[in-house]
Amino acid sequence: MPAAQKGKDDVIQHLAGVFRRHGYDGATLTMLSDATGLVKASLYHYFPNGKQDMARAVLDYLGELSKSEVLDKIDYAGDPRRELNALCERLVHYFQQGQVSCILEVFTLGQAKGLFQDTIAARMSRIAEAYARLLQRAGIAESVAQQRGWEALVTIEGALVVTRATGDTKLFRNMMMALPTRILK
Amino acid sequence: MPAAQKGKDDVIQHLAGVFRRHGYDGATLTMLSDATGLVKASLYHYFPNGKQDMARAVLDYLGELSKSEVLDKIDYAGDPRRELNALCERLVHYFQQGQVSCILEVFTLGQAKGLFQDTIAARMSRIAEAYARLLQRAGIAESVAQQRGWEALVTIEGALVVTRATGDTKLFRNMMMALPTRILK
DNA sequence: AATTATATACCGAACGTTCGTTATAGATGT
DNA sequence: ACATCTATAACGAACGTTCGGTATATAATT
Repeated sequence: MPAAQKGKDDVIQHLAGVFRRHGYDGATLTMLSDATGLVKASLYHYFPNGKQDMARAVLDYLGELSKSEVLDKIDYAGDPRRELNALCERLVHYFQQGQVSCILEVFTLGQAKGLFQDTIAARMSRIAEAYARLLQRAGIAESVAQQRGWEALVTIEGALVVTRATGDTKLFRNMMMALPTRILK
Repeated sequence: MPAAQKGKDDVIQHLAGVFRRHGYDGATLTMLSDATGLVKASLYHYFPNGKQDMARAVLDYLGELSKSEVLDKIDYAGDPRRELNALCERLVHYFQQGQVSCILEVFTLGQAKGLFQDTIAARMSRIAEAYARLLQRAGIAESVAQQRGWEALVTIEGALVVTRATGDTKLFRNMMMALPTRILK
């Protein structure tokens, strides 16, 4: 075995911070190097295809994280209204009151769009479906539930954008807390 | 007089297209040159401070355009419900069914955030206020109307993000058409 | 148990390219 | 003549990337 590794997840977390604030094109190797404490050459040891690999790793990592921290915690057998509230509360925590951006949004600009658009569209569908499934369990018709699922996603993404623009984390909290009642009726 | 100017608004429109698709950091002088048909030296004739000036011009231009095409067309003396519908229809047209991004969103990432955040926050407030004013005229209490104004903005920005990610322009249309009834009750 | 080989972790220095920017000279129209 | 605009070419800096190398720790061989 080699010298103890720095922990790839640690590295990826720091990469994620840079990509989320600056986007794909705006994130430079120098920033990524500074954020991780690894010189550029070392980054290429972890990510042989460079910046593209790092972005992919961040996308996958945050996909897994949001899955385990948010989506997979949904109990579809439980009370739908309670689950919906819990889901939104977890989102507030996951997005740190709206202080961090959604990588799916950020990676739909510039070069990243061409690289990741399939992954991003698929992940968004999955989120909308999770909400829709919960709404159906609450007695809402399938077609309506599906539309409301997308509405929920729209609200999340929009709240993140507006919060990033204004710095008002209370807005994000309020918007997330109000989301369940809004899409339920 | 010199060779007839290309029409600065024409130039700015093409610049806007690049910035909206690639963001500030992702937009390169080469792209901006190709899009406008002006060589770099000519761009620096129109915009002495370079990229930053171009972005500022785009921000101002789209600010004026959205004002004249959307916000200033609101008739606060007319029927609030009708005005709300008309407002949302104009948004669908202004954003070309969601096929173009909101510059306010795009310029909150990377270098642009530091450059334009005050302008952006102020403009977002103005949009939220326009909705709030209309809702008050429809008989909704001020504090509720203000919150719903922000909710409208959140929906617009979110719908633009999700549409950009999925390519589904129908989603943007539907979301905008449903917006008035949603914030009215 | 000591030696050799191998694989991983990491880095310094440089690569060629493109970035945003600028200087200079030449068109072009009044 | 003059102001306006464009063409060419180059600038230093920063870009993403690559190469050659060291250090360390296990695995294999003796």
